[in-house]
Amino acid sequence: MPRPGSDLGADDTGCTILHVDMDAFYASVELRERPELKGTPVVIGAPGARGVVLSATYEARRFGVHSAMPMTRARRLCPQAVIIPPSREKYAEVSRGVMEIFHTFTPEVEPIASDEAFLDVGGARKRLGPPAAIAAMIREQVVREHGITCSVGVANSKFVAKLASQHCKPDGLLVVPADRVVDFLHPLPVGALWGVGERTEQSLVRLGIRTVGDLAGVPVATLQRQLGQAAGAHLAALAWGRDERPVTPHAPDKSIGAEETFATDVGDPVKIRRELLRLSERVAARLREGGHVGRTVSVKLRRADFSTISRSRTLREPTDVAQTLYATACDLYTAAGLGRDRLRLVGVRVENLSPAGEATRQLGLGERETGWREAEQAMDRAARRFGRDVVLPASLVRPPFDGMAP
DNA sequence: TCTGGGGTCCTTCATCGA
DNA sequence: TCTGTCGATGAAGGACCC
Repeated sequence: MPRPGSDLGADDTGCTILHVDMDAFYASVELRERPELKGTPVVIGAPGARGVVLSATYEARRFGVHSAMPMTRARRLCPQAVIIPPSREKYAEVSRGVMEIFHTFTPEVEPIASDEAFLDVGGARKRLGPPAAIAAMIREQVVREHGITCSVGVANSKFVAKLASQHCKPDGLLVVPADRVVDFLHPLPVGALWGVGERTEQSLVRLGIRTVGDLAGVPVATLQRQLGQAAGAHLAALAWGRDERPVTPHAPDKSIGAEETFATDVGDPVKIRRELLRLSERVAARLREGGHVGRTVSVKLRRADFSTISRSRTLREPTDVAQTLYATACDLYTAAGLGRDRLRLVGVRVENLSPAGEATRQLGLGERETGWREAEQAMDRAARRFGRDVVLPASLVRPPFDGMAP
């Protein structure tokens, strides 16, 4: 098997899919500004009580710290780590720059997160050379222009390219030749497969399936019985390296939502409704910004014990109006019958999206336009000009001092 | 130990109309 | 007219990803 960093000579015939993944992305961006922290454990995450780790340097990972871990635990595992609160705007800016680099190599770029993307470089061969050479150029350009490293997997399918980039991290490049895919896959633990999380891995291990090779030897019907029709068939195909999914540059949004965890659990329905309003405003603004309207409104309510319920309703007309989202979200919250149950998180999401331009607004007989959309569009304009939160619903305005009604 | 926020996709169950 | 079936759709929940 080719070794990371030493495989430029490997046979990349037919391997037109690249998976590019930034190494410890948020942490690397922060370290550009604080080079004195290079080589030390650094953790990116909200320092408050209820945060999780968003990114950690490889030095911090050596202590067992990893992303999505509660910050309290990360601090216990690595008390000497420097904690840096996240600056999402900064990361988004670097992400845009990196994606622009990808687009100079091929238009076939499918971003899957702010720090990773699939590229199909099949059409760039004549102009730029073989895929492995293109991967090397991308890595070099990202370091030169942004001062951060990335790892690239090169293969004949998306999921093998992704596994390859994980395999050669950090700062590596790995080509998996088409005729070596099975050799590469079968020794890997089954949890390495995309789509096998903690739960699925547990149920596979109960069946004695520990590696991808074990998985490949199990009849599809058995996997489908255990994991469901779709997941069973999908994993059986992946175990033999079969993955026909193309790189799709312009996948339309399917839903837009916002959620918030309270600093401390909240049981007061008035406060919960106020949060639903804030979230509805945020979601509606994003719908309008993206030119979407949506028909299905759902709320997510997580109790103090972490049990989560969701309720949804499909409207007669799609909307991008916060007041409509808010009214629906409140109805759903009330209908859930939680009374004064303490909640740690509430969320509002809109699904069934369609382009705003295609939506037809049908007024019922005798119904009059409420004018909320126009009011909210005016709020959008004010926000663009003077900043967010310059215009707010009265109930979201903080009182000037304690005890004063808003 | 104590679990963010933004998403996608899948499964199961209920309902409704043909 | 009644009953059973089937597909579409909606709702709820769960697993997973970064």
